[in-house]
Amino acid sequence: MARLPVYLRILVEQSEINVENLSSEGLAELAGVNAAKVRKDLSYLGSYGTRGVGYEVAYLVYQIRRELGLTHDWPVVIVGAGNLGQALAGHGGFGERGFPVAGIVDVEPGKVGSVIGGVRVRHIDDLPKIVQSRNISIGVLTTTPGAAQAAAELMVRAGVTSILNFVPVVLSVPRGVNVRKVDLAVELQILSYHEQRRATVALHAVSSADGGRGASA
Amino acid sequence: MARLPVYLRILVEQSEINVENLSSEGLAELAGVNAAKVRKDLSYLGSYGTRGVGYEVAYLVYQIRRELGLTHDWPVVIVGAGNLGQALAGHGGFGERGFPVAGIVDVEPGKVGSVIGGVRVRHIDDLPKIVQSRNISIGVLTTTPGAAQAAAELMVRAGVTSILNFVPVVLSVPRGVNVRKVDLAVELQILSYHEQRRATVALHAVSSADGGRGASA
DNA sequence: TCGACTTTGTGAACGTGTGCACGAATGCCT
DNA sequence: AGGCATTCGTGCACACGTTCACAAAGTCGA
Repeated sequence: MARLPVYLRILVEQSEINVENLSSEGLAELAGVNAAKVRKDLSYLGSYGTRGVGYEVAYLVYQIRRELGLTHDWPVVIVGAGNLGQALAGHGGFGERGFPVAGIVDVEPGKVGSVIGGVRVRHIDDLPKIVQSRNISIGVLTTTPGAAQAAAELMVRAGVTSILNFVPVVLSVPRGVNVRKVDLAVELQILSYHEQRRATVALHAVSSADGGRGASA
Repeated sequence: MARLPVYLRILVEQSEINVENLSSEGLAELAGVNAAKVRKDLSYLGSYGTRGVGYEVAYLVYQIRRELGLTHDWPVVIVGAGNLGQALAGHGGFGERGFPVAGIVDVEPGKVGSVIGGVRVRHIDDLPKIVQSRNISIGVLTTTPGAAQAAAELMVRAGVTSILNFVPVVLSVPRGVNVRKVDLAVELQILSYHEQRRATVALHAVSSADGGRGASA
């Protein structure tokens, strides 16, 4: 379930302010979802809460971490040292959350060698070496659209089995390779859709504001 | 529908290589979805294809743009000039797709004044002025987690009605304000979940690899 | 003009996810 | 020890999105 990471973050935050027990309702409020949904989600991973009390935060954190495979770090490699790739590498939040940036690669020779967030940019030819030496299975794709498919294939051939794709392109990958897509333009377009609808609805409201005397079709 | 932006991008690409007509099946293949889904989605916006031929690409682009409210630009303001905010501002892809960065703001006086992607960073106190002068309704939130909720409230008070939130925090906003959340850590955790499951399944496969002589429960 | 072929648009079945409502279990207070 | 309040776990109904299958509608060639 895609909500487990959200629960996890909230539970860690709560545990940091010394909250020992939390009810499904409390967690639901903090996560902005339905309480029954929280219970279903948590029961799915077999985790036990205590009736009348709630869930023991520390234990639940452990269980969710275990379910998500966060008991150990997952080093990632960033492919594409453009604007976004550099920002992600320098972001630092990845390492804190268990996804240290083990390498950044690019085709552009001009970018190779510079250091971002403590990691040196290397040439994409070194990708197999990087992936294998640190046993990396997750790659972050931040190339240009034109280079994305080829880069993805290189990643897969190097041994990457999960790709976080920031490039607005539909990747074609072998069966068994996980791809998750983050498309910023799509998100903005969805927002603009809502804004546009809001404007349209407002317009209709105005045209209907005739004091109730008008006849409507 | 969240798929319309994807269709739109593909259709624009096809139109650029002079494809005039495209069947639902062709579009489905390019978008990586089911053909029937494409037809339902397109019929939803009342757009007409031609039976026996397919959809006229140019007309469909126009219709989807219209539905998504992309007939004009939507200037956006970026709140938080940290690593990610700077990258998004410098990315350039926003402006191309109809979302020019009209402003970047931050609380940090040290960041105010520098120019990123052709836009000068201004202090967050100027937010209302920026929003109102360019009639902005979409804001991008890239602050630290601690500052996010307060920043969101400032945005809403300044007149922003849609927020693209990159901060791993559940925002509480007034009814009527649209929020879309992009959480990179969550995406990575979902990938690690699949990786972890893959490892578990492989383990089971090994323990079951007894040449079929074993008894299974 | 007619018939064969292609493709859309949509009704209907299906699967999945959501939310309610309630029994069961636990803790706490007397 | 017993009753009461609280909260979990889950069966059930419902709503939504997905997919199939097919009739309607159009094109193209003879």
